[in-house]
Amino acid sequence: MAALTPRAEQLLKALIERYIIDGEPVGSRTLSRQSGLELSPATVRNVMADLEDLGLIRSPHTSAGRVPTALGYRVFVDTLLKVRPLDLAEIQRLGVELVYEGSPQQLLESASNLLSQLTRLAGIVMVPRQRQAAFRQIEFLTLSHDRVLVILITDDGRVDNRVISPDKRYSPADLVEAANYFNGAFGGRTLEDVKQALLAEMQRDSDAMQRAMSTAMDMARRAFAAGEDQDEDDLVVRGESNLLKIPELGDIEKLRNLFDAFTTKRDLLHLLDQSMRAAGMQVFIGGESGYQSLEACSVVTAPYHVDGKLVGTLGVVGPTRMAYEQVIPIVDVTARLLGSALSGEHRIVQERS
Amino acid sequence: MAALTPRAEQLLKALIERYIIDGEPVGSRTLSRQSGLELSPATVRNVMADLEDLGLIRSPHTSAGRVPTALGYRVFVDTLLKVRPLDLAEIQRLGVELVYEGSPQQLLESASNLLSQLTRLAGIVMVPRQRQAAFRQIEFLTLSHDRVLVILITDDGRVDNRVISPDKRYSPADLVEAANYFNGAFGGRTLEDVKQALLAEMQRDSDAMQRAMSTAMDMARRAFAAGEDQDEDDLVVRGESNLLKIPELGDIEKLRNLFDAFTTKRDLLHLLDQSMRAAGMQVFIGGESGYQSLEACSVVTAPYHVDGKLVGTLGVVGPTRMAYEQVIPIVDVTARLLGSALSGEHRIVQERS
DNA sequence: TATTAGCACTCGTATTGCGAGAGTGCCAAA
DNA sequence: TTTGGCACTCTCGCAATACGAGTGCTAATA
Repeated sequence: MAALTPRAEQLLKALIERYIIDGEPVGSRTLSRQSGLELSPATVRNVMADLEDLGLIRSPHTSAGRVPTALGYRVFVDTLLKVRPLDLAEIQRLGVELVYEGSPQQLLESASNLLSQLTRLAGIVMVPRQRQAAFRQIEFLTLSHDRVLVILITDDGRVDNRVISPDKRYSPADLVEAANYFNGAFGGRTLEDVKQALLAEMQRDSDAMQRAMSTAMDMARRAFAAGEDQDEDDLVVRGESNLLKIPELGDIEKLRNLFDAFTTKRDLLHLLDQSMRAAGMQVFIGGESGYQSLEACSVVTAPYHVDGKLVGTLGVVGPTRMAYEQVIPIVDVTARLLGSALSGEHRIVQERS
Repeated sequence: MAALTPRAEQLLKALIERYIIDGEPVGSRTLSRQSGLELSPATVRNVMADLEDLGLIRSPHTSAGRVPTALGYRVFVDTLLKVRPLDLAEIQRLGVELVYEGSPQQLLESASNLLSQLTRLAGIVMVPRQRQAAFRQIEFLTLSHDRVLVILITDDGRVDNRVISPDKRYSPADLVEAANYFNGAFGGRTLEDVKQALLAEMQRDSDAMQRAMSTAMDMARRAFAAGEDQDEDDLVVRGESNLLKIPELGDIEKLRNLFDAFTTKRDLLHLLDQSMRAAGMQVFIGGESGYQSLEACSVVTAPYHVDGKLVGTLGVVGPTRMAYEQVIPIVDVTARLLGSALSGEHRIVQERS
């Protein structure tokens, strides 16, 4: 009942490692042979009974071996697991997979792909949350008589484009003028700032809308409003299909929930959001995350930084029974590489050596 | 052996309809009761034997009923099926789901979502191929000392952004000048044109690169080159998870191939490309499409038009045993609605009434 | 000649029973 | 505290069986 003896710990470790390898309940005989300890199966059985009392392992049925519980994995990951960081050559090899070519979005996709290929699980990458990103430039382009394309560019290279439908008709000249004014007035300030300024402007006086610059204000207000609800694409998921061949997830119903979560993205985003606050690698095991759809899964996450600032997290989703020992360093390194690529510097290898 | 008698046709139709409903082999007794014809099971059996000889149906084993073959479905879809177009109210109801708000990309996603929700299958929407789209504007923005963000805007409202790494360093002023020159020189011409012009320019004389405008040329050349290999995002797939609960696709291996096809997108794009040439609705049944991964599936496609010009196709992917009668009109209408939304006109309802 | 009833036959599915194997828990001995 | 021994439990796989659905064929019928 009390704390784990070192011997019990070692056996738990051996059991979980074994179980992770071949996914079958581990019996006392197997364990006694490869635990490294010189113990008879009978002794191992006694210890296993203790571990079961502690809620760390359980038996699927009477005459099967034991399998780890979520709590067991927790202890394993937190205190028993020694992750060996990848060596330099390895990191460099991965580095070339993540070069900044093409659009920023493509880079995120590469990262997600990389995660999924290396771990053979599903990779998830959150789109950078740069609330403090500086506004750089806005462009208005007439698409048709009642639709205007707005292109919003931030300092970090992100480009948002939206179509809005203003009530009034504006001439192209109006729009150019509006853009110029707006770029001059707000260039360099953070998006948050700009939003606040727009809000203040709106509340000041509706008559003010009649002034010369009202076009700019009207357009900008609409453009920023249109951007509010774009959580949709804040997450890049790749390699979902890897999860199909995992025996634990053979239950179609579970798989469906999981895939729905990948499409909806809401739950996963919450989880990543949450793990961003924790600032550091995190492992959510089984139902710990609190999301129904992730019941049978574990999620390993790591935050990534751009120019020293925390901007997002990435990770992988897989079955509870995954090779944490390998997955954790991979997620870790990918986060560093992505941050590095987004920062435009390629110094990561030197930094860590 | 000869052509189908009307009676045989009717029985085939009844059999397939029945099979589509509950997915189980249909026996002679069942069929004799609900074919509408007053025939004894024995007679039905005779006809079924004929149909089997013709390769339209087959029995999974001796003592099961019959199921349609791919060829059977083909005949069914081509000559027996009467699709009832959706009524106006229905169309209008769908119309509001596809309003052009937010980015063009979001509109395509809505369409794909709509398809998948209405059919409970996977929706696929090809990104418009507007080779003849006119070049409108290009912008160069410095991201860091060696990376430049290029934003390319076409007349139809598409915005491409890419990051390139030029060999030389250009000052921001250089880049502004380059963009201005380029916009002036090429604005309004089609992308194809612009590409050709760039190619010609390059081949003319390398010394020309030293002229005043070489910056523009260098940048543009790189930008267009970077855009070459972006097939990746030419397809929007939604609702894949609907396919998980379909019993025919219970085979994990098949599912995996299918989901890989959704991620790779290459095969599906080829198929849609192909169906674009045919100009009209198309149904690919089972292996007809020629792609291994779609072996167990059917694909229903319809082209869509923007301002009268054919620019892409969309459709759904589902099991061979799908409710064609309902799926076909849904795909049809969605294609019209998407085209209409992209064209910026909302006249579709009137047009078809 | 086309249709139908009857019947023997085939084949997949579900059920049952049984034995083998794996693993446990507990007790008594070391 | 550890270990060997032993009875017990439970799953899994296999074979045997019965059942039911559906067919194909033949002969009778309209």
